[in-house]
Amino acid sequence: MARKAPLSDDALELVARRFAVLSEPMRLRLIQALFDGERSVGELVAATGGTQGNISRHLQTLTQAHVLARRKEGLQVYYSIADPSIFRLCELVCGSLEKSLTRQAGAFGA
Amino acid sequence: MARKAPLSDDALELVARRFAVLSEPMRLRLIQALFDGERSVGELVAATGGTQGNISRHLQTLTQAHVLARRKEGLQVYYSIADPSIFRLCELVCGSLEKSLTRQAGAFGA
DNA sequence: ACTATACATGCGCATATACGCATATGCTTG
DNA sequence: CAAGCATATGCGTATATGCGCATGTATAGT
Repeated sequence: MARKAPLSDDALELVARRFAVLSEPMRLRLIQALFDGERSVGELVAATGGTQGNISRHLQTLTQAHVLARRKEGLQVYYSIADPSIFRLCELVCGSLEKSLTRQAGAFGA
Repeated sequence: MARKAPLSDDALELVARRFAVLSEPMRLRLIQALFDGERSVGELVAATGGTQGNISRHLQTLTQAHVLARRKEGLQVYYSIADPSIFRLCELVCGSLEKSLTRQAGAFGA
């Protein structure tokens, strides 16, 4: 098939939803907190400073989007990053933003 | 500096906004239409099937986010992709989604 | 100067969603 | 079975934003 075939409406919707899931600071914070391994909800609440209910909801959103995986163990529920592409995504965006900000800063210095 | 230093609140906000800009199907459609070179607003309106006002607004959003660049030539305004990381971003998300969907489909077949 | 063309923008509405609060559910222990 | 802890969820509210519609602004041609 053609490498550059335009995406269908449904595909575009899916891609957009994917990006939307990553468009909340609190969810990015959660992802960041999971960068070096799985954590329980309680740990994530402590790490992010959010309320328990809100954190739980965000974790649900991320899990439904297959970004996170859920593992239940006794009373606790452990979440972890399920989609490794997340790492690259964050790297890319961070790199792009750094470049953008550096250039903005340079506009004053030069 | 540490490779894994957690991002500041401001940085997280910026990253989130970046993803948010990419979380609308119509904007993705515009980006897709610009994949092989710059186009005028009129061409983009025709290519996407959106209304002129709406398209213009989305183009503004994308330009303010430094995703697109704007070039005025006479009556027309030409937009083009300014941030090359967009290509990688879309590739990554599409690849991840394909994998996800394939696995879902496989869950029925197997 | 007037008109036409291409693009941008102000306004209002409808919808989506993040958050706080309270409460429900599930599991473990005594 | 009762009680307690960890997590999930229903509900209301405030805010954000995509869209349609109409209108404003800039540039080119006569």
